[in-house]
Amino acid sequence: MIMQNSEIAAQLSRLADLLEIEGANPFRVRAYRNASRTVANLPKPVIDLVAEKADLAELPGIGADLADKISTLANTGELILLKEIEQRTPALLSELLKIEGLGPKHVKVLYNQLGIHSLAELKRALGENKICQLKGFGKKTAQKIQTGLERFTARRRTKLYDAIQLARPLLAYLRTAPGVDKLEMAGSYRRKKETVGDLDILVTAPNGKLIVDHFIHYPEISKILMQGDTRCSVLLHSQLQVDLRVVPPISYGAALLYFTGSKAHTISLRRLALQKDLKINEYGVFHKEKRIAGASEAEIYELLGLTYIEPELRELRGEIKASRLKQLPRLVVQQDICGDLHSHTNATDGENSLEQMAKAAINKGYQYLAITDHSTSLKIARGLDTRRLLAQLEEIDTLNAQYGSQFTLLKAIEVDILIDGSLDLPNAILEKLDLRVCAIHSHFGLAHQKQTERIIRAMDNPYFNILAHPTGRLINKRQAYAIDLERILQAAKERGCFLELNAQPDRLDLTDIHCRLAKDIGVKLAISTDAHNANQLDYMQLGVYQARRGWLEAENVLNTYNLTELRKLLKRD
DNA sequence: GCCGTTTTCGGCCCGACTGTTTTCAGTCG
Repeated sequence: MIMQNSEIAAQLSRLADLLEIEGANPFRVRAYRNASRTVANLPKPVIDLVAEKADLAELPGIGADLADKISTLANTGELILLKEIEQRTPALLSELLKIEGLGPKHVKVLYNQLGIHSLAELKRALGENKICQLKGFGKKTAQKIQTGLERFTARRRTKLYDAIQLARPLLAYLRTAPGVDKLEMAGSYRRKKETVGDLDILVTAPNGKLIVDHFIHYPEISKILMQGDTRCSVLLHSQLQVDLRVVPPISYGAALLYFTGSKAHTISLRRLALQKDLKINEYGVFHKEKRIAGASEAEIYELLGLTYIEPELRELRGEIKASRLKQLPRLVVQQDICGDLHSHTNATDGENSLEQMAKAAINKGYQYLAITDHSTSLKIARGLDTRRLLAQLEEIDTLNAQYGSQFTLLKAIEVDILIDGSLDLPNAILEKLDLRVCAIHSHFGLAHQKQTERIIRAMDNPYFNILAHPTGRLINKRQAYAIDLERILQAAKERGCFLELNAQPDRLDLTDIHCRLAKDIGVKLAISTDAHNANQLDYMQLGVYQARRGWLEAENVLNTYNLTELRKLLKRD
């Protein structure tokens, strides 16, 4: 049985969990965890790499042994070592490790003393008061496990956009705490990851206790999880956890670096420091006992012989090496964006008129906005047929005549890709448009190869320009449909087509890894908001964040080009 | 289990907080 990368990563992670519970060498455990992360971050299926005879041992943190295990998993879906361990240690124990406050040592005791090897049994044991009687556990620990268990069942990562909405008022509140100097979001929020597990807030102030005391009175807090003089963790009513840390101003850079992560990135930096006989912690960089840096991130990177690495890149995906070689990308920024290539009006399922959408785009300083209402077959959105589309085109002409050369509404459509790969409107009308955004809105369940070929067949149509929301995934709601994205990117490159990076908060489709794959293959992406009202044009920022995580530079993004250049790029020969 | 501009063996990031302890192990980030 062939195994997908995500499944291979899950198996390796479970192996690490079970080894850890058994008390194996912690560095061996870490090796499996690192390998799991590396596989999960691969842009291509392992099985393809194996077929190409690529040497997996060249991947960072993967040696001969793990390379062999990974390719075995990819090919057979099974691993002898894992089977052996599971005979001694039930596989479900790795589930218990996911509960906050419950680590490998305690899981081992629970299993050995009480025979607990599932969440259900844990719950029962808690109810029967058995856990607090174990040696080394006590009442508080049992309570902590109870809370962790309750949170585990309700837990979900928070979408970045939602996290931003929750963070804003909290930051404004904290700003008023006594003695606050600098105040910054850290963690995956600062790295602009598409979802965040919690909020990490870094504050510099002379007296941490005063900040913590102020923090815990924030009205949205439902529970204080932990409280010290320099750290504090709470749960908001929204169930989002917030971790606050306070350090002295002189440690700002070191603390920001550390709390921003990712964990793998900071560990690599610390190892680099050790090679230079330096020690990095969240308070600074030290040579022996002497602090030699720490006030800014930039000076720490410089000390390590690195150029500054943007937070979005800190995922240990080659950024440290690229930094050393001075080959980091110059990441795209919001100011590079010249327009939006995917938007809707109240002609279909949007909320605002053509004119209102245009006005909002002009206010953002855009040169162009593509109006891409839905096509006929999307009945639920009152999709446009040829007649209604023609009427819209006339309306656009009238408006464009008013705007002059500073701004242009582009005549466009979000046309459905039908099940056979044909487009939902006749070429006779598609040819009258400035561009065509093509999308799948039906038959999500087609098999891998069929779905891929459906899209590539659509690209064969000379009026195909941009593949909208290419994988169809909805964060926390719907899996991506089964496609071979690398093949699709190759096909797009050969045909002069583009893919979209849809910036809707619950789409962010493509992922960061796929953005980077597109860049590597040489396909430009359109960062598009798919706005259904004028306010949603602001989602562009989310798309830019995601693009930056995918190492994209302005030249890799279709809508950073001015109107003349854009028209040239859209022309297919 | 990985890795090497001192190393193919002996290292592997580092500190805060908590609870159950009488000095520290476990967990987290």
